[in-house]
Amino acid sequence: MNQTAPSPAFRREEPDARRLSLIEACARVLARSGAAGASVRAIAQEAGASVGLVGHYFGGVDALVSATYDHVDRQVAQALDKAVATAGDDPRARLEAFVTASFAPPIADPALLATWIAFWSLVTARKDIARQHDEQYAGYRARLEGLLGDCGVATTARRRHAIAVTALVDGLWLELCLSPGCFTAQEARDIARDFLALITSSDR
Amino acid sequence: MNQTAPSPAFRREEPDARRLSLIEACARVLARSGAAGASVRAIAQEAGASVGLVGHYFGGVDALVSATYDHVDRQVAQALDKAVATAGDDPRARLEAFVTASFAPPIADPALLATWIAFWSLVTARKDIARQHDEQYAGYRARLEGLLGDCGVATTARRRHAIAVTALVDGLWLELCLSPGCFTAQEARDIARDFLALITSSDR
DNA sequence: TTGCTTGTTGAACAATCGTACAACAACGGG
DNA sequence: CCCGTTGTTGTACGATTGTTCAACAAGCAA
Repeated sequence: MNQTAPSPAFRREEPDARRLSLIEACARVLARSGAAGASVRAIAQEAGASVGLVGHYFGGVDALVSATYDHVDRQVAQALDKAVATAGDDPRARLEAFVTASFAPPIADPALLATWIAFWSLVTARKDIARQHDEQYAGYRARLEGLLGDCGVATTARRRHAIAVTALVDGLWLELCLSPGCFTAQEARDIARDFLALITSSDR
Repeated sequence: MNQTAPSPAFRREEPDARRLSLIEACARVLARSGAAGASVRAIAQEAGASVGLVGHYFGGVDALVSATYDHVDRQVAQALDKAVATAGDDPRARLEAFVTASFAPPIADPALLATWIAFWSLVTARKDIARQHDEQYAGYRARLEGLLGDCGVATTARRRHAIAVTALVDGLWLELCLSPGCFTAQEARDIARDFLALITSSDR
């Protein structure tokens, strides 16, 4: 026969690996085309898989989007943790690292914001996404309150300052990614740092 | 005949009035169902009109969404102008009014945020929406820089502070609408006011 | 090799999408 | 009163959506 190696029509993947590749493909599509473009077919093609696999592993496209939210959030949390760990032991340096990490890769990425906005756009219509958002936001703020406490911010002021810092960082991150030409990441870092200086000096 | 009044099957509306009712219906649908749910049929039903009218007045659903963005943005600008005008002549009071108006109706409305997020979700995919966003954001910041200048903030610091205040307000507004149970509008106002106090006292 | 498990495929389905357009009718000018 | 203008309707169309599922085959065990 002149028949060469049969060259398998597809590969069997480890369930977790396949799940991950679908999630990552979903994140890429979400970033590129927004929530409206995140169709089963677009995601499957991006992942190099068939449409049926989404149903097989996640039951539906909604659950895949939800799982992607979870995954992306975990990635952000890891990036922030790493930034804090790299900062050393000084409480103030750790707080600054946590805050300014939002203005550097991989967090200050228009693609990540697009993914995030896609999630926000689902909060109104879907209870499970709203719950996920509440948990993620509460977790971020709790983490920040801890770092503020380590810097000597009074217990009574922590909650308020954590809300303020979170808002400032969110707002800067939002505009930095949405209109990248308006101000630089360095400016965002400086603004955030100055704000932290005001907070940690006046309330200890 | 026992036939009563013919009771017209529909009413002829003034072109502008019809356009407006479609825009307002689009905003309501955007707020309720997100960008994904803003279909021609959903909008037409919300407006009590037929699907054909959207094509007739706007040429397509994309142009209607764009027009809605414009309209909602203008409404917000009007609300902010009104708040400033009501505040009187004291520059500081005017600045505070401008900033804290974002945490009261009609701006601090989950429905308005949902509409806004729907627009953000289109920035990635559509150039015209991105341009609209840049213009709107630049306008807001220019207005804020003017009010800061009236309060004696140095020229060199205006740009930076305007960026910071905009980010803080955006972030507070975002979370206030997205997770209404987390903190109150009063807390948001207090945080913003304190920040303005820090800015206007240290840099004059 | 043979057989079994199960990850994978892609066609089929009904529902919904945006757009186009021919037919209808409300309203004002004659 | 009638007639033309034009705002309005709703169906029809092809494209695309999410989901289902019978058939297929990759890889492992025996």
